[in-house]
Amino acid sequence: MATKTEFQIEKAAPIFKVLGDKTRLTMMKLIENQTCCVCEFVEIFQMSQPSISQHLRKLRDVGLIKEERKGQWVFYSLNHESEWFGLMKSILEQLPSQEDKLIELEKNGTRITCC
Amino acid sequence: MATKTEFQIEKAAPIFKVLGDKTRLTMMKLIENQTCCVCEFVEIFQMSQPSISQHLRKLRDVGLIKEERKGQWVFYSLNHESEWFGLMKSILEQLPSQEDKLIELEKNGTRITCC
DNA sequence: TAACTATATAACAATATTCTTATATGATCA
DNA sequence: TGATCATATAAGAATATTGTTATATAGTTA
Repeated sequence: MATKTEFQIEKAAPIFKVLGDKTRLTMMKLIENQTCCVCEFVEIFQMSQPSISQHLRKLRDVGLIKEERKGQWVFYSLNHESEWFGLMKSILEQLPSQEDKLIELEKNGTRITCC
Repeated sequence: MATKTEFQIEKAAPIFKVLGDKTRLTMMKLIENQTCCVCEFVEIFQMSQPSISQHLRKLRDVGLIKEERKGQWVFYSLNHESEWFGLMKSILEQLPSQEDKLIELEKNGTRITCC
């Protein structure tokens, strides 16, 4: 029994670790209720495309998000099947909306390229 | 307003970062409903005393825990005044109890030294 | 006061993380 | 098919984190 509980804490810690980065936490909040593609993240965070890909990979590696390819684009969204989904939602609820970042993209016309 | 929300995510990420470590996350669960002193953590985690102190410092630096000196001993507990306390409780609720680790200490008689 | 116990801090080596540049993969379009 | 666009991966430099040993601080006790 002791082994079981240890195992669970050992599984939880890496989840918090990936969330412990401003960029990745903002990504999670952005896709809380919608889907975003890689190019949007690149625009929003003003970071290089490889850097964005690597952040997304870390979120995906722990199962927090899932990807879906649509033509040339890859769209990311919360993984509702993750065992951490419930906890994740309760955390995201307590963070401020990041919608303004998407709205700004629309103003710039940058979001239209792929969506 | 955009600035404000960014600021809040920027404040939340370091919280998850300190929680993103197995030792520190277990520490938080251990003191969820009680107080522990440094020497107990040293026993429980079988780590060096400086290493334990450094982990506790990180938790304290972000305000998640508070310390209270009682004679030679320093006792750590959750900081109920932290703005993250509510979120923290809801996270800890979803993690398995680590009481067994304290019970084991009592069996070994190791807990009696300071408590 | 001196010796002892508990804890904190400093310095450093080992390791991990993050970003960058270069390149590979995969889809679309002319 | 070749060119182009979107994304992923690889490799390496810069930086951050973690644990260790040595030492400092603070309280207790003889």
